[in-house]
Amino acid sequence: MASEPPRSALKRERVRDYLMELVESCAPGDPIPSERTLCERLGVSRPTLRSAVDELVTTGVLVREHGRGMFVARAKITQELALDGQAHRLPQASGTWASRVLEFTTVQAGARVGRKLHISPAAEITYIARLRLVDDEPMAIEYLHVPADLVPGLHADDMESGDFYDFLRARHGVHVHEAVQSIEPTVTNDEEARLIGVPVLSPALLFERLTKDDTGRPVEYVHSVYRGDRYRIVSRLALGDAAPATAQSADRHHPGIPPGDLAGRGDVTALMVGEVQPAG
Amino acid sequence: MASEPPRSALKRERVRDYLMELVESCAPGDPIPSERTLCERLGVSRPTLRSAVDELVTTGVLVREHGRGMFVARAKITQELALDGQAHRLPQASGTWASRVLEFTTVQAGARVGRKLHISPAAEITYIARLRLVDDEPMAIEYLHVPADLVPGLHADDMESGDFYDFLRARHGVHVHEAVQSIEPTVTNDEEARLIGVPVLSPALLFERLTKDDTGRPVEYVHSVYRGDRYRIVSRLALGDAAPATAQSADRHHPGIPPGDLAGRGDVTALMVGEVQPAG
DNA sequence: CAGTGAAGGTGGCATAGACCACTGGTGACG
DNA sequence: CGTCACCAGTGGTCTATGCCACCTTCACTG
Repeated sequence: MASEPPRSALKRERVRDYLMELVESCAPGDPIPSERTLCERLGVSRPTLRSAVDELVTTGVLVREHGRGMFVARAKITQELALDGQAHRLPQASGTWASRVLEFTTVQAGARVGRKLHISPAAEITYIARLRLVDDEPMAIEYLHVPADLVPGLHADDMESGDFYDFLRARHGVHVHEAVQSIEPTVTNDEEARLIGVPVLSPALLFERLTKDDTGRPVEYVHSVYRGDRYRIVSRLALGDAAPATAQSADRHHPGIPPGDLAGRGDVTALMVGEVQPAG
Repeated sequence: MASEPPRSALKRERVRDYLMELVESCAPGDPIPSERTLCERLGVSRPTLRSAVDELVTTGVLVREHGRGMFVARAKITQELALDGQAHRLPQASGTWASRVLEFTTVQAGARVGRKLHISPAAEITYIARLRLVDDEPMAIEYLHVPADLVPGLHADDMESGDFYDFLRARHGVHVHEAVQSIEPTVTNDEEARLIGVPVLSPALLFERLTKDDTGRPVEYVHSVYRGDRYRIVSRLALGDAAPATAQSADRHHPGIPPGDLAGRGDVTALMVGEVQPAG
């Protein structure tokens, strides 16, 4: 029989488009047919179908559940921003933030971290990996590196509650002053995905921050990964001749520095807030 | 015979780790063995090896070139930030920015865009898709939506050179005043990947911006996608009691608003710069 | 000597099939 | 009636294989 030429050169794309239409006719959370069923219906092999589904999973359209099936994602896909009409009302960082220490050791700085902190590669640092939670849901992983001699006697429990910067000042006499932070997009690797509860290769934000005290001495090098499906950065930009009204000068926080670490501070200057999206 | 248990449960992970070690012993740009060679050497099938390579390609460690081979990525991998010791010296947005208009039409706003711009869904808007280039290399795609009655007679050529905001003021008497912008991580789809020249599902930054003029009227809704392997955001945060010296108050720009669109403005307030990484 | 075209190697796409791990229901058993 | 073992169905992983498109190389041709 006459084999009709495919609309798209790639079967994968044809399958993806079919699934996108299918998803749009469903409600969030609805189940969709099984992989094997879809293979038969679309006349493609399972690897081909799975590769199409992979794409929709990493873009946040579908979710898979082992042994149960595939479902339309609850939260809207990333492209469909929820920056609704009321753009004036900047959403604040919401939810209650908590921490869970995953690892707490003292190790040698090594070449890379030593260079960052301006200390010898052989100098000892306190290395802390902690999970940051919002309303008990994993939001980010934070890897802290602090010169060990700055924080003698620091205990893992100290990192689970309260403001680390306040703690530094009150207990160790270290006054944090400024930080340089970089933000870039990334995708989760296996470990990150497992820890923050998203599929591998999901979009995420990678923060890197070097914090200095009032004497210009580096006191903290942080490297953190924020899940991309629940976190985004919102900023208000002043473009015109007069500065816009800054309604919420307090209760604002820097992306990558959860509220608990800046409690009571009102003197941050960058007009940025990190926003947590509802779990849906 | 006694089959040795794999160090990792997944062959894919074993292959990935092997490749990571291989990469670290190479210089950027070096070729690595072909897929079929590696399959034989590691005793895995080609799909398995390819899936491991896929992961390293999305994370920016390897690059594939059809018909030529696989190579160690030139730019350092995303995790290895180049925020070298000299953290005080904030790198500026570099390179010469240019634009190429991909699409220029007048269409009805539609429900979503109409809501953003506070106009009727049936109202006409000028829709512009343009490629933003740095030193003639694609850096981002920008999708602009402007109410058509604000910019009568606007021509595609007007969008290829100069500052759009200056143009709005000089030619149409529209004074942009402030904007609310959101930033979130995403991955490229097929079209975006093709346009900015990266593999599908590569990390990218998604910007969404709603700009208003001095009367509070929305004048521009922009949605743009920046490649993640060449672009990142660097910000200086003031944490202490005294504000840090702001050395470079001029020549600084907002991420997502290339320098050409803010030429001559010195009154931006957020302490942020977007940094373009060298092509390598 | 310059141009050309075939060959071989490379990655890109797709197939068919097998086995494993996990889930949820169902039916047998106490 | 409650409990538990089992089983069918699901996604997760891996194999072996084929064909195609692309690039480089090099011998051949003009």
